[in-house]
Amino acid sequence: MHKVPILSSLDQEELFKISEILSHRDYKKGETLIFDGDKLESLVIINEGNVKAYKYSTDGREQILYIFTEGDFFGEQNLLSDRTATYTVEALQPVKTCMLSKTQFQLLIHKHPDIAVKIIKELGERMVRLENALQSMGVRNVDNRIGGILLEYAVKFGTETPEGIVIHLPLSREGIANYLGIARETLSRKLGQLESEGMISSLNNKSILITDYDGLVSLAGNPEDIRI
Amino acid sequence: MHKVPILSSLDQEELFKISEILSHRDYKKGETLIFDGDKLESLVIINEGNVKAYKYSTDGREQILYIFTEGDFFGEQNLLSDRTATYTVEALQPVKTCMLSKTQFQLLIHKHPDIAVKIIKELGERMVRLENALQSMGVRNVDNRIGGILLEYAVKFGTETPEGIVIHLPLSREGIANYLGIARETLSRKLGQLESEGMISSLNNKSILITDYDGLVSLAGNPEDIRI
DNA sequence: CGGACCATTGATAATTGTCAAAATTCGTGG
DNA sequence: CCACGAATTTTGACAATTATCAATGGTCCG
Repeated sequence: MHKVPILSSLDQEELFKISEILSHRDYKKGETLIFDGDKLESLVIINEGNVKAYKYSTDGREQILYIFTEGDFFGEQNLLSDRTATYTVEALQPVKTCMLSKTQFQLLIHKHPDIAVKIIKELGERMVRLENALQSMGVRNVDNRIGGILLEYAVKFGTETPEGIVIHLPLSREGIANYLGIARETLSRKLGQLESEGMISSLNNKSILITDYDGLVSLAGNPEDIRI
Repeated sequence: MHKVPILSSLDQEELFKISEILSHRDYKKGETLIFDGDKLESLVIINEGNVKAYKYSTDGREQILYIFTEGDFFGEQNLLSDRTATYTVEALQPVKTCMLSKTQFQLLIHKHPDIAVKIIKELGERMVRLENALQSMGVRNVDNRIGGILLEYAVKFGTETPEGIVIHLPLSREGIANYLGIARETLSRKLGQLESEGMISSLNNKSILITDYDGLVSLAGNPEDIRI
C-alpha cells in the first residue's frame, strides 16, 4: 500500500480504511488482466511483477505501449469517462494486483483532491514518455531508439556489477522489437553489431550486460530518451 | 470562457470570478508561445486559432506532437510538478490565449475537484491519441497513417460540400510529413497516388477535397485512427 | 507582377522488412 | 545433473519501402 505513489498523500488511518475495501487478484505469467475493448469497473494497481500493455493492429502486429511495474496503475480513464480499455494488459511474470471499484474511486478522488493531482502528475510522466517515444519513432533512427531503450532499461531494470550494468530484461527480444516498432530480426542484427563494437554483451535471452555506458549515451543521441 | 471544457463545471459566478484573474495575450502566426525547456508559470488556454506543439531532435528534425485548437490547454504539468516544458508551441495562425497563474490554478483545482477530473479526462483523450499515433508509427504502414490523418482532419477541420468533404489543413505538407514522421517528398508522392486513384483532390496548399471517404476508411485500416 | 516560399518529380542510395534455415537457449522430466 | 524437445534467437539472401539530393514547377501575397 505505502508503495503506491498516488496514495502517498493519505495518512495511516485513511490508508487502512482503503486497504479494507480493496480487492486482490493474482495472475500467472502470460495471463491477461484486461483485454482491449473491455469495459473496466475498477482501478487496477500493480503490487508485484511487471505487465505489458499493448495493442494489436488489424494485421496482427503487436505494439507495446507500456511496461507497468510495482506501484503503477491503469484503468483510471475508464472509471472517469465511459471509455472501454484502449489496450490489452498481460502479465510478464506472476503478478499481484489490488483493485479499487469505480464508486470507491470516485468517492476517494472527490474527498482527496490531492489524489487527483497525483494522478495528473503520473499521467504527465506517461505522456512525456509517449511523446518521447513518438518522437523517437518519428525521426526514425533505429540505432537511437535501441540505445535509448537500453539506457531506459538500465535505469529501470539494471543492477551494477564490477563488469558493468546488467539489465534483467522484462521483455523477450521479440517484445523489445515490438516496443520499438521494428522487426525482431533487425533488433538481433543491431544488437549483434553493438556487441561486436564492445558496447554490450548478450548474457542470455533475459539479460544484457552494458560494457560501454557512455557509448550508448552517444548512440541514443537525444538525452531526453534517458528516462527516469 | 464558456467554450473551455475544463471549466464547464463552474457556475456563472465562479466563471466571472475567474475571468477577472485571467490574463490575455495574442500571438501572430509563426510566433512561439513557449519553448521546449522553458519554465512555465501559467496554464495556457487557447481561445482562438490553432497552434502546433513539437520537439526538435538533435539532428534538427521536427516531430509534431499535437495540434491544439480552441478550448485546448497546455502547461498543466509544469504547474503541478517542477518540470519544464517538454515541447515548443508555435502559432499556426493569429492566436488568442488566456492564462491562469500557477497559484490561481492550484487554488482552483483544490476548490473544485471536478476540474481535476476534467483535466484527467482530457489528458486521457490525449493519451489515447498518442497511443494510437505510436501504434501507427510502430506498425509502420505509411499508407495507413496518411489515410488516418486525412480522416482525422476531415472530422476536425473539414466542411461538407456537394463534391465531398473539404479539409482546411492546419499544417503545410511539410508539417503533415513532420507529424507523420515521414519525408515531405514521400507524402507528396503518396498524396499524388491517392489523387490518381480518385480518393482525394488537392485543391491548393491549404486544402484537400475528399472524394472517396469510404476508400480512405479502408486505407486507414485501423478504425481507432478515426478520432473524434 | 515578381519574388519568396512551398510542393512535386526523378534518380539513386540506404535502410529495414520478409522468408527460410540454422543455431542457441530454456525448461522439463528422467 | 543431464538430455531432449520446444521455443526463441540469430543469420543469410533478397525484396520492398522510404530517404536523400537535386532540379523543376506551382502557389501565395505584397
